[in-house]
Amino acid sequence: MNKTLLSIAAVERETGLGKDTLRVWERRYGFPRPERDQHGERAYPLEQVEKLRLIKRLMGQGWRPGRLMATPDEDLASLAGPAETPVAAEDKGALAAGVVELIRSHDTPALASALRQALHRQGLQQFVLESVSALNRAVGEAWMRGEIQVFEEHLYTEQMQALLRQAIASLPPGTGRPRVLLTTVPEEQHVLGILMTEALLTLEGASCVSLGTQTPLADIRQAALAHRADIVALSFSAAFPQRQVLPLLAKLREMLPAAMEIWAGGAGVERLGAPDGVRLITDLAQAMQALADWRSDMPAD
Amino acid sequence: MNKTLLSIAAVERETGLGKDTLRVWERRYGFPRPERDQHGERAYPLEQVEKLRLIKRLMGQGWRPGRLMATPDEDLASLAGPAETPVAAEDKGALAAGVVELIRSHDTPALASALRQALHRQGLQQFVLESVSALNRAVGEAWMRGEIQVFEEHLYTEQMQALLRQAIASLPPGTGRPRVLLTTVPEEQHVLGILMTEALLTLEGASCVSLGTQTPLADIRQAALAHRADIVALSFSAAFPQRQVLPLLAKLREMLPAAMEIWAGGAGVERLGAPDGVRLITDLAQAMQALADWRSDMPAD
DNA sequence: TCAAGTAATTGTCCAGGACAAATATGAACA
DNA sequence: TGTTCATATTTGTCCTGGACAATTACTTGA
Repeated sequence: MNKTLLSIAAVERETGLGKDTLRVWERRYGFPRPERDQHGERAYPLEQVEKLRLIKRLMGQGWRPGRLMATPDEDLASLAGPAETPVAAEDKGALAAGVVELIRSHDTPALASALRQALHRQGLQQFVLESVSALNRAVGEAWMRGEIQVFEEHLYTEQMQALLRQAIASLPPGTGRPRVLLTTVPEEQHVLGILMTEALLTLEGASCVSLGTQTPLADIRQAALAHRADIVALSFSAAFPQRQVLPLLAKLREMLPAAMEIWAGGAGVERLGAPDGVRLITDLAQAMQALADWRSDMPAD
Repeated sequence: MNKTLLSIAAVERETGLGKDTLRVWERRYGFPRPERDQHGERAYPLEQVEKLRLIKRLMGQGWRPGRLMATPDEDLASLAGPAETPVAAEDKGALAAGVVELIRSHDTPALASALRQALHRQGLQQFVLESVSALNRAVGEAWMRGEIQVFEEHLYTEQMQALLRQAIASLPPGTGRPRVLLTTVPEEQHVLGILMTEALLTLEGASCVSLGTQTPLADIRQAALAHRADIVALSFSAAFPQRQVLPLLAKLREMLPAAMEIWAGGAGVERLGAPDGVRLITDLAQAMQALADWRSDMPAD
């Protein structure tokens, strides 16, 4: 049984860490330490790829690589955020805990109906505002603590996506103002933020057009102009490299007409200071507020 | 008015061409020829980025970079495949042409209802088997000819996705065998192939679990084992680098139990020879055949 | 016309250096 | 004790220029 070895390009695919970063880590910290194939090229064993994923995850929580590389393997996992306090868990209600349990059980139909029930019990608006964010966070944290696997997170995302899309499709399509263009930038593949926003804004009668994920900036511009959008709304997940967010927003800001608002939301913008001409939405209730503000600023046209 | 310049990372984002490739093209062909910013780093003007996009499109049609770089700008566009012959257009029916027109008009609601009407007229199975593939191809080709923009393609994909998901959600969930796990590998972000397959197989009573796009191979394995899948179905679009397909499938094949079938479908596998232990599905009718074959091979359990 | 061998093309890898931006640390001060 | 500012360290990404295997094109001979 010969073990599986991955090329540097494959590791970039599997972990999201760039080739340059992988090489410079090896040079500086001695990890990862890939073998070499018959051509002298790096060949990473699966264990090292797993550890890289864990490290990436911890970095998302604020740890710095130099520190993590110096930590013995067995201590790494314990650096993950403290397990949720019982009180917080209770606050969040049984829903999150139950959903995480269902995800771990791989019972897709049960997961789907639990989510659907929650939606029907609360109504779409309250569900999106209160439950979905909390669920996303709970799932993300469970993943960070190693309690659920990547594929289980995919499974959750897929179910939630199906549910939200179904809910949106069943709404009367918004036809009023503002006209909102929703998408994410390249590299940002998380779609739930867009769907949550689309649901809320459509409920309020705004007319939303979604481009899905990963639209190049130049195309965001073209789409915004073509649709005469009032607002371009972008979603950034916690997984998106924070350092890139502000430069990206600044670039987009200079590409769009000044009258067109830019809203940037999601866990990826939580700790940032707002750049000129961009509204940061760290929480969906703020999106509602931003909508109200827009409407009061533009009373009649 | 100072012109917009993009860093090499931004160009990678906007064009999908790797940094290494961009640098080696510059070295070998003298194009692109970026300026340098105050730190000596490459700074690409927008015109060059546009030309790079065009070149990438043409390469997808079989042209090789050395040839393209040697072609004067004004001749480049004419290298794009010949416009569709009137006869072929007629064969394909008015639907595709009409849809492309609607996309270009940016009339999202009209596009959505045209698609919905086609679905209702034909029924889900026929719609998926006959119309959706043809539409995808027509849209892809229109993009290659420069008739529609990237964002317009996003718009189409989003509408079609919403429609298919809605249709799937309205079906009784499949509960029988085979159990099928659907997803794509990392880098492959096109979801329509998965949704089309899911619709067809669910109609036939198979029980489908979708992980969405871009699941790392190690997680595909874990998910397949966790769900005791009979079949792992992967979708590859035409945009996926062909050279990577067979190695990926071989790697996955060795990771999964021999009894678990692997189906690989989509435009990205059309010209390939089937590797051992993997079934290539170059057309969705073959998926139906493959399903029938599976059922006749596994009569009772 | 086809097959087989040779030549050119092309993407991706490598090493190792450099540097700006982000972050941490410590000193001086209120 | 707490805050501000300057200095030090850390870190990601860029750079050059070389190499090579795999793919594709071309040539030659049957």
